[in-house]
Amino acid sequence: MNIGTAAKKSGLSVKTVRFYSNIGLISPDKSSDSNYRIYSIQDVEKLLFVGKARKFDFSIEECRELLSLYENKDRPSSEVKKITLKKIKEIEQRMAELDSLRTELKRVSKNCSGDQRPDCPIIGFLAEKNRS
Amino acid sequence: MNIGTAAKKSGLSVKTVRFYSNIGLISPDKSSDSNYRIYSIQDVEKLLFVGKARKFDFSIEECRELLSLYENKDRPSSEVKKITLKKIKEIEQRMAELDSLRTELKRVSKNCSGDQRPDCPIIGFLAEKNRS
DNA sequence: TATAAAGTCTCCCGTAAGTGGAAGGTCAAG
DNA sequence: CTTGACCTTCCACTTACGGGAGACTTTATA
Repeated sequence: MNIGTAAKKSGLSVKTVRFYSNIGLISPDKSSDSNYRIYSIQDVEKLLFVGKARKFDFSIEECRELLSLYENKDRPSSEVKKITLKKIKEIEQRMAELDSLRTELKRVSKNCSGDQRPDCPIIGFLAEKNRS
Repeated sequence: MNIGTAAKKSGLSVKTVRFYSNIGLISPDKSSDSNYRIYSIQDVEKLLFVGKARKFDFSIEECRELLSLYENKDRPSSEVKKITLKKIKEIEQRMAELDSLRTELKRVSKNCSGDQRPDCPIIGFLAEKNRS
């Protein structure tokens, strides 16, 4: 099948699928006469795999690694688990960061009247010189 | 003062301060003979302001807006509050996303033995075709 | 005073993961 | 035979800088 069909089946955009081909993540055969990319069912399955991994915040390089594990039937499950646990840790760290930002922003916005008066503690907070 | 001093006082890198100058976010005067940037105390205060806002996840464009409100002594506090509440909402949305990712990743990794055996439910999960 | 070192300048390339568009080749239908 | 859909490569753009080259200015040292 051509790239448009593969894109549709995998739920990715043509641009994205072509991008994955260009970076050697999922490289289909090429028709020698028309230079069109030709995708197999297996390629579409890999596209679906990567599409899902991307949704779960794995980077392209992580996807590359997961994909090679996916293709290697003898992979030890410990490899996959390691990558996943690392990702969970990253997510939790980012969540903690965001949580402290949110707390601080809520704190300063609570004291802001939000009306026509120019007095604004949020601006004051941002303008504060912190002694850290 | 020169850019190096301003950078040190604001806690930003020279590269960053020069970048802010180039995009017109904080534009100091230039010495006509040497073409060096000359920063005032007020410029440094703006750099500190933006540095803090950036730490709180405001984008450059949001910083530009906040900075103009910071400079405008007659601004209504409602403007600032609006931007801040929007940012809080964004942060909360992102946190919710990350939370569902984390939950799902934890769920699938719990069932993975993580040993030398090739059987891995995480791979299986990523390879699943979801009917959405 | 001569020179070396530090600081600054502009310009270009790279990042992650694509998106958008231009210019041109290919294919099926009417 | 031509239109239109699809495909190709290539280039530019996005965010918010960081790295480095090569040239210039200023400062410190011998």
